[in-house]
Amino acid sequence: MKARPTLEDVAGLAGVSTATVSRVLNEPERVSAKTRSRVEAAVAHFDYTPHFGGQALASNRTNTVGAVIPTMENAIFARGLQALQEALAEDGVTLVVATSNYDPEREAQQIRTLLGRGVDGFVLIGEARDPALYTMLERRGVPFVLVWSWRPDCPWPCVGFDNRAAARAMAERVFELGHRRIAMIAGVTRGNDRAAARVDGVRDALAARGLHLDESNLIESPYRLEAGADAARQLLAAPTPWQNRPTAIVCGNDVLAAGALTAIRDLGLKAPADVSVTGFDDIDLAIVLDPSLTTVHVPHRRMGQAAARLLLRLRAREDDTTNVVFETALVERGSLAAAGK
Amino acid sequence: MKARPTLEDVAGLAGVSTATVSRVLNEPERVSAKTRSRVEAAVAHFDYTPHFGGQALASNRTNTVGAVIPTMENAIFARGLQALQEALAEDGVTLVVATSNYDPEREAQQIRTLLGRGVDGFVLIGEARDPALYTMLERRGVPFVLVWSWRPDCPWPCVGFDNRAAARAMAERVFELGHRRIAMIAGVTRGNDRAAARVDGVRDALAARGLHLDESNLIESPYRLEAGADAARQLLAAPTPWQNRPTAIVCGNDVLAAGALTAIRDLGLKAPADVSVTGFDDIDLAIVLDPSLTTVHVPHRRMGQAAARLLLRLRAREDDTTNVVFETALVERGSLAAAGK
DNA sequence: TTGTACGCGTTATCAG
DNA sequence: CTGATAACGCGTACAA
Repeated sequence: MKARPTLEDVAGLAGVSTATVSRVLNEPERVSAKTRSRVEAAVAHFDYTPHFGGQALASNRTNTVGAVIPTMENAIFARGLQALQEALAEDGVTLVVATSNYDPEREAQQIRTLLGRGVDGFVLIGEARDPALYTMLERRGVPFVLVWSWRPDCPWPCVGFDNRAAARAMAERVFELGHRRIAMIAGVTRGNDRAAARVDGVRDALAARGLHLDESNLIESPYRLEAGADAARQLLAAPTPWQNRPTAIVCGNDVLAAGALTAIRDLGLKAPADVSVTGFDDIDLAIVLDPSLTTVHVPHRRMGQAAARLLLRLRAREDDTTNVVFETALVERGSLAAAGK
Repeated sequence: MKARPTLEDVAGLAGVSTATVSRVLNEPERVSAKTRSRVEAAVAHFDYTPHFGGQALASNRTNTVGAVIPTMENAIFARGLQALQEALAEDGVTLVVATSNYDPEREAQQIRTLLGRGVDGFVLIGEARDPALYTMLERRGVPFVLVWSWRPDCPWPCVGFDNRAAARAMAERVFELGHRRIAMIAGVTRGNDRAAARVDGVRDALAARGLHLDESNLIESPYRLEAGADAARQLLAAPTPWQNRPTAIVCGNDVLAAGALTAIRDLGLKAPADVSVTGFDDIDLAIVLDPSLTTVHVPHRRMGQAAARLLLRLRAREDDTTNVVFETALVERGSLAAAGK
């Protein structure tokens, strides 16, 4: 049972001091080419890798950033994380992921856990959380970036898009196609500013046209297929449009929309002939549905990359750290059509 | 700018030694109730959390396990990881995730990186990798668990299911329904024993019935929708079954199957009337497709949990560390039907 | 360019 | 039950 090699072992073999080995590893240019190659050979011989704890203790850095996301089971976060992780890895930074299951208290708990683990940077989803958390992060001097959410005056470093404006644009398009009985299946808005902003956006659009999203036409559901299906069944309980059945259902994300489409099919109705459906996010799912889903395209991967870049700059204490806002695009596919008469 | 509080700060306030504070944190029962509560008050006062690097250095443990998966964008891994992470968290163990993008060399690289970061446990996907990696892990004494893969004589700790048998069962069912021209869209088999085992399973079933999966009827594709669609188009180039067009396409996973179904729709064909399709994994996608997908159900979450339990036992050097094999189930939905004449 | 030597925050051993 | 104190492996002033 061989013990793990240390700097000292390497130094011994190379016939130099541990300081020199450390330099070869961290600032190679400050070591003469000759000794450097000798040290490198010794490193290779032992298959040496620095001890994480020792490094962290001496330098007080871990080169680790933490991301706390609602759940990995939502494809948008999986995508974003993948991109984030790849971009961070290029700079030698490791990503640690924790999940909150859309629960603010659990999120706070996870942040504390990761802080304890010595992460020196955070990626957090959205903006809605206890202000005390922000002050705590700032006091500790741990940089962070908020992702997936953006609004004009966000006081924190953020990389995202305008959920509200995008949802509004979608609802306007639905109206434009002649729909007047419009319902919404939203995500759960508590502790989720993106879900809330999407509801607000739809409200904006309708209010500007004298319509109102009353209680019976707005259902909040967890982001799961069956929940979307249940909500759709409830909204479609009335047998016909002139008995108050909506002609269009705007959904808070693609998963809910997929669930709604499944329910519509099971009810013996046809989308979009009987009822139109729209989604949000444009995950892969959207194009394999039948009808394919009209939705809002969000550049998840690019957001992940941009978040990585911004966080790396913050960690380096650079000045050029402006927020990044992405455009979204309404992609029209088969699930939204003009309102039948 | 307040510096982070240390054991010494806490000890000072509580009027005890740092050793006692450490004990209160790690083995509370060995400290008298009186001093313990005093120490706890001091801890709370400073909002103290132990320094990770110091802990890692002194104890040579990080309470961190690493998982190297192909990609987070495949829903099966997202699910499994979610469950894994939750189960590990219950024991105070943090999960670090890295991705290999189905590239064996990249996987080896990631394992080394995580080793450098001091993870004291690994979760790896499947069994196919350079033997040198296994010996290295054993030399270092780092426990690991292989997931998603299982075969009778696997020499390593593993938690999975028999991919080959499950694929064989699916192909047998397809045959039983009268299909004779059977094609397969497989995942890329290089460095992926699960994908390879599924091909073998289908071959087993056909060979036992005098059929053969020749080159023109087997296409390997990356696990992406478009790749599945492309492959399906290629397989369906012949206009009719009696001109060699397959009547059934067995797919290596649900994503490929979804792509195939989309292509079939775009070609103006009907599934399952013109051509049947089967998947593998039973991700959410399967039930929202139209027709819904006949596939192999795999208990991804339970595998993640079981992997966590096994790894925790290995870390604790417990004896009861037998491999775990899960049953899969063929779930019949709409995409597979009897062969038309 | 290289070496010496100290300190980082914690755990663990051993003595009291 | 508690306190000194010696590691743990590395980074980095400072000196040579």
